[in-house]
Amino acid sequence: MNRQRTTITEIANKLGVSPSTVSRALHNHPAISDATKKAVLKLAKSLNYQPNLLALNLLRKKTNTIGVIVPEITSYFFSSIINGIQDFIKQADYNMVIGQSNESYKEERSIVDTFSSIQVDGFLISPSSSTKHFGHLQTLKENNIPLVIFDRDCEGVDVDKVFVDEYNGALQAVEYLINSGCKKIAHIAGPKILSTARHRLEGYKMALKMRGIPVEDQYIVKSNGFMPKHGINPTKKLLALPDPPDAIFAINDGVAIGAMSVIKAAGIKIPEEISILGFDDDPHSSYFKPSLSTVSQPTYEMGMLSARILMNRINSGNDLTKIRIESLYSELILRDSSRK
Amino acid sequence: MNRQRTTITEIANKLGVSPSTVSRALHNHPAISDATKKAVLKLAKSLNYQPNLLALNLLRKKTNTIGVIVPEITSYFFSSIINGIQDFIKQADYNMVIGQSNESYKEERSIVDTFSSIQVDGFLISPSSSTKHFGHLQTLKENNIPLVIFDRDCEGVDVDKVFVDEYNGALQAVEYLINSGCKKIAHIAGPKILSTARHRLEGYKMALKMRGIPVEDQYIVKSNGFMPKHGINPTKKLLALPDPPDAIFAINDGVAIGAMSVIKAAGIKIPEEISILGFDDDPHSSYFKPSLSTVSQPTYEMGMLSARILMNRINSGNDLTKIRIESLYSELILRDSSRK
DNA sequence: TAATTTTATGCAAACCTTTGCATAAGTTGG
DNA sequence: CCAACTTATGCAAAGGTTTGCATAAAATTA
Repeated sequence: MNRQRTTITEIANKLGVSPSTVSRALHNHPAISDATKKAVLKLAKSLNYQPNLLALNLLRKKTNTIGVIVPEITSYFFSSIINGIQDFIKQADYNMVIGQSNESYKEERSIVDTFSSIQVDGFLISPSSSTKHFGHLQTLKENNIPLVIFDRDCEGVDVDKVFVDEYNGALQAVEYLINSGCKKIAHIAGPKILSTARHRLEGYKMALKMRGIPVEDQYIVKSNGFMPKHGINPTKKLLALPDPPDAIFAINDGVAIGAMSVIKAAGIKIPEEISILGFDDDPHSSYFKPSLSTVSQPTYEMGMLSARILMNRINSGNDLTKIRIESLYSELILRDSSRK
Repeated sequence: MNRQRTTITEIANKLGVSPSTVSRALHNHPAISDATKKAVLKLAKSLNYQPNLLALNLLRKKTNTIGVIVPEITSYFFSSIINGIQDFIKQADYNMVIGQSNESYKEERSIVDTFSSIQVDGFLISPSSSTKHFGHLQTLKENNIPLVIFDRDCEGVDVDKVFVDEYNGALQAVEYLINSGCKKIAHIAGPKILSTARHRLEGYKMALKMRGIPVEDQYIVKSNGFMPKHGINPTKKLLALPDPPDAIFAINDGVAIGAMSVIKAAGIKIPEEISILGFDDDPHSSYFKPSLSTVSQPTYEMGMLSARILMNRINSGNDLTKIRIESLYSELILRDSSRK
């Protein structure tokens, strides 16, 4: 019952020719007679022949497949990066396999191993927030398997990297808050282990310093994630301060939305009493009431650029003396959750 | 410079044994002496040997990989289905490749071809909204490649299918609106070609009929997509009616959110003057003001179940006389956008 | 017509791994 | 000490495809 996939040998046997002839006919080799070519193409079509890439890839030692590893796939942030990657590699006839580390170092390691086994031609990795050791990435480098790290940095791993300049994004955002008259600006920070969270925090601090505003520990609280629910407790903590802030710069839009819900529930007016600023420009953010001011990151472009750099590596000698570190610009998007 | 991946033959040569011995040593075959086994394992580890699955898969005619095709990946709806799939197949040591059709029939076809070529063991497909011909799916069936269709139906393709009972979900939702006192209930419908949109529309109509409320064409308007922006125009159309509705049942949460923004901008009170009900229970929905009432779909479970059924097919004879059609329950989630 | 060139096809190796069968060496029992 | 058995290893085929080289047949030239 189990009908096998049609193979070249099968076509060859049915036509009484050799597999080589069939292969050449299918690839328009000049040394094949028109009659044979025609017969082969016809039979191939009627049997719905599809080349077995497993065999070809084994022969070529190349799979035209890249491995993409992200912390999670359900956020718009990462899924739109993936869109950028896909649109770039599609035109080069590449495929990708996607792995989710779920912010777990162990899973990340295991996905790297799996993808290595299926012989991907290269990796595009945004490391998990619990990844502190980079042995698995170093191994890729040692084995000369192209790797591009994006969005989140791994210091000490010398490979191509693509980031967004989040430091300046945060700096400009907080500067804007200061210019609009806010004096007590709080920050809901992300996990310190993430370079992105650190850079946003640094940008926040620098903006304050530049204006001579003291950086106060009470105004820096930590969130344990990036969803609205993770913004709840940090915000409650801020509101409970003897001198609560008049602006909150949140690590991302999800957390900002959680913050807004707490603030509105407390009967505090946004932005009159407290300005809110997010990060990432989630597509939902403009539909909240008030609509959320935020810093937009070029996610799609980051995916495109990372893929482009990886493909370059794959198609060149992978000369690791020339490492590219790219930084993309973010953009401040002003809506109604921040004062003018 | 290009260091090759370590192979079994390489290890064999370095140790002066045959590849077979190395293979057996690595797999703990009983007929290998402890000394050899130890030496092989040690060298394999130090060379960071990773089996070449390409070769193995070619031999086994099995890749332990399934192909998943969804219309898009950026929505929470599909990405959480993918999560369910991944969590199920992970424990069976399977991988997946993900393709996005972007609601394009042509892309869908091409992804099916690509995935067939890389010899996936089975398919999990939620067809694009422009897929009217199912030849590519029939071909899979004819070639005896296991296929499970989920979320969106393809009538006439007799394979395993997993859906959510959206008809009853919609029915209950609209019944609730009626019970809460709404008399003029509108529906922002999705593209008719989608079984899911049709079923929701039918559920809406049936609920009205069951209560003797006439189904009026003016209250059924069409949206061109599932994002907030796609809810704008349909809602404006409804508000411009001589007798505007007192409730809107939207095809999904995205559209409902767009609807809410139009209604609030018009100074109309939700839910006092107009109740709003969505579909899908997007994680953002509870954070809107008012929080959005909606119908929750068990997306993660749908992914899990689809994967489970597919794996069963793959690991059994794929007896197509026993087709499974599964239907999962949705759940009405009441929040503040609908009257009590 | 014989020699040469052109045209069309086949053979076999390679890619890497697993596994049934064969075989060599070593061990046991009579 | 030889037969029978055990233990450890090797050989070769298989999986599907491509491609350099060889070769057979056909066409051209002298």
